[in-house]
This record gives sequence, structure tokens and C-alpha cells, in this order.
Amino acid sequence: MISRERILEAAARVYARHGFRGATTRLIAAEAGVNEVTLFRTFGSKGALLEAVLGPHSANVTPPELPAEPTDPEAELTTFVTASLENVRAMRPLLVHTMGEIEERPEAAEFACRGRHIFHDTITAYLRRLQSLGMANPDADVEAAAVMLTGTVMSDAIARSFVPEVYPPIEEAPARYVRCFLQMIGVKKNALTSVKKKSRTRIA
Amino acid sequence: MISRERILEAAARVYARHGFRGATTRLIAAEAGVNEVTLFRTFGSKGALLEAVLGPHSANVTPPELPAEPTDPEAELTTFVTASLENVRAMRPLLVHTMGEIEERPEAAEFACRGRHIFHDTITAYLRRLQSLGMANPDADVEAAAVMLTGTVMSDAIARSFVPEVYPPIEEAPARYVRCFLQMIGVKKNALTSVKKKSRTRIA
DNA sequence: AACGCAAGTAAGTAGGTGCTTGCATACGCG
DNA sequence: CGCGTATGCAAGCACCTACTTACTTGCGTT
Repeated sequence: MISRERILEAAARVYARHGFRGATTRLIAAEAGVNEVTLFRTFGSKGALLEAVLGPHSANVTPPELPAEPTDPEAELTTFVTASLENVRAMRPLLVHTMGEIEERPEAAEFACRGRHIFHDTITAYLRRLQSLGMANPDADVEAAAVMLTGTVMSDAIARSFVPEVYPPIEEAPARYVRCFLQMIGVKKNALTSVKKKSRTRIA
Repeated sequence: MISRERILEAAARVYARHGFRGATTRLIAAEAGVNEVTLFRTFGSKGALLEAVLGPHSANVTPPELPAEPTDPEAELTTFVTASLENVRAMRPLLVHTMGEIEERPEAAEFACRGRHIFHDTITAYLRRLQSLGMANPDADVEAAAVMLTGTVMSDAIARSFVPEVYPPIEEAPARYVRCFLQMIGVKKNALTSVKKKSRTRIA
């Protein structure tokens, strides 16, 4: 049963490159180094195979987390955004094809939306916590702010590859987004670096 | 030569629904109420037809504008964002398919990127103008802010339809995004209703 | 009437695509 | 050994897809 795994991986790659329509069973089989018949014997149909590849793919994602007790919003958010960006970037090809074909294959919708949901909820919860701790402007529009950060991350991860000129350099981007974001929700700089200091300082 | 127009419109619709791969010449011809042969006689090939539909489509877009001389940033930006959102939303199906197939059809890239570029440049220029008029924080990260607003608009226009729960109600969204955005770049509320009241400012 | 031209009709080609069938081969295990 | 199970291989089926060819029809101009 080694084939199963190889087929799944190959299918993910081919699907990412060509989309569902372009991902022919012949191509997938070749990429897996497996006979096309094996593919049908193992999964039954092309549709079932694609479900088998998208399902786990959306399940086994371990999303970045934000601390329940914020201490250094700028650092924490930067780490979070950096990790999320990498996450989304890794699934970009799959995502972008799935989005295009979502009306024809609604079963892929969950895969396309899960990450976004998690990101949004995580940010929202964190923001509320900041507010209740008096670390963020209590009048800030938490919902809209969360949507904007989510949109920024998705947009960067997805569109940077074909419109690179407009984006900040990839290594600066997360920090700059976060700094803008902090402005937006009224977090004063160094609000509590004094509270808990770590031995390491990060570069500005 | 009535056929030409009808084929172009039909092709746009079918392409929007099914993507390039899914938009078969038979489907397009049927949608146009035209014989399939006519399609080939008029455009030569499926690829040429699709170029003919995407080219003009990206050219005849009249993008929303922002005034060269800002007077009421909140109102002006809200109008701008509202219009842009509607614009992008209208091309969403086409956009989303094109993005998915951009690697296989690079000639569609310009279509997919043009709007984004224009939006970004317009916002950036406007922001700089605000800064130079002292209406926005001179230390604001204009580039990052512009990217974030662009990302927000694209994300809302594209993803709202399959993740509606996380977005603000459609009629509130632009105003709320803009208010967050103003926070981000340090535009004080009524920054210049007061100016108007107090005295005349000289023209730059 | 004669002509040109846009469009339709019918048929076909060459290749791709999802999926099936029948049969041969290898490996592991009692 | 014998048997089941996984896999490979060759061929094929029915259908789709882009595109072509050859011929016809209708309409406007001269």
C-alpha cells in the first residue's frame, strides 16, 4: 500500500499545477510513477481521489497561534503573521485553483475557507483580549481590522508572485503590516515591553 | 458582423462561469446562438478568441479616481473604495479563473494585474498628497498601508461570496475599512472641517 | 440576373479523457 | 507448496474537444 501515499502526493502536486480540470488521471499516475489503473483501483474515481487529497490537506494544517495572554503585541503579531504568510504561500497554487473551480466542485469549499476562518477568529480573539487588557483602543473596529489583516495576508501570499513590484520586500512585509495594524487598533508602541522583558531583543 | 459581438459577450460569460479549460467552443457557440464554425471563422482559434475577450475587457475599465486636491479624505476614500469594490466584484468570476490559470496562459496576466496596479498607484499618490498637506501622519508607512487597503478590497470582492460570515455587511464595509485605514495613516477625524472653519488655506 | 459575403449544415479528423477489462507478474504468509 | 493480494501491462470503450472541409442558404449591391 505504498502506492496510495505516492498517488496522493502526486495528485496534490499535479492539481496544484494544473487545477482539477487540467489534472488528468494519466498525468497524476505518471507523476506518481504508478500505473493509471492502480489509481482507479485505489480510489475509484478521479473525484474521489481529489477529495482524498483535499480533505486531509485541510485537516492536518496546524495553524499558527497567538498567546492567550498578550505580552508583546508587536512581536507576537509579527511572528503570527510571518507564519501565516508562509502557510498560505505554501498552499497558494492549490488555493488559487480551488477558488477558481469552487462553483463546480463545492466540496472543495471547506478546504479553501478553513484557513481563512481560523486566521480571522484567532486575530479577533486576540484583539478583544488586547482591548479588555486596556492595551488597544476600546473603540477600534475589531471586526473590520481583522478582516483587513486577513485580506492583507491572503493578498500578499497569493498575488505577490504575479505583482511583485507593489509589495514590500518579502522579509520586511510582516513587520510592516503589523506596525500598520497596530496603528489601526490603537496599540501604543512598547505598551508593555516593560511588563515582561525577554532577554533577547529583536531587530527593529 | 453582428456575430462577432455576440460571440465575444457569450465567451466572456462562459469563461467567467467555467474558466478557460471549461469554456468549450461548443458551449460558447451555443451561448451566443451561433454555429460553432462561425466562431472559428471569425477568431481562428479558441486561444485567439479568449485574447479578444480579455484584451478589451482590461482596456475599457474606467477606474475610480481620487481628487488631486484632497478636501474630505473620509468621504473621498469611502466613495473610492465603494466604487472599486463594485468594480472588482463585477469582474470576480473572470478574475478568479484567470488567476488560477495564469501560469498556463501568461497572456492573461496583464488583465489580472491591471486593476490592482491602478488601485495601488491611485491610493499611494493620494496618501502622499495627504502627507504633504499635513493631513496625514508623515511617518505613516504609505506603501504598506496602500498594500493593505488593496488587499482588503480584493479580498472582500473575491472571497466574500464564499465566506460571507466574516465580512462586515456589504453596505457598511467600505466606510468601516476606510475608517480603519484613516486610523492607520494617522488622519484625524474632521482634519479639515476645522481647517475650513478656522481660515482659508492657501493653495499648494 | 449576377455576384460577394456572412452565416448555417453536415460530416469528419486526430487526439485527449475518465474509466474498464482481461491477463500476467510479483510478493508475503499459512 | 498454494493462495490471496497488490501491482503492472495492453487494449479498448464511449465520449469530448479543437479544428477542418465541402457544400448550401440568404441577403444586399451592382
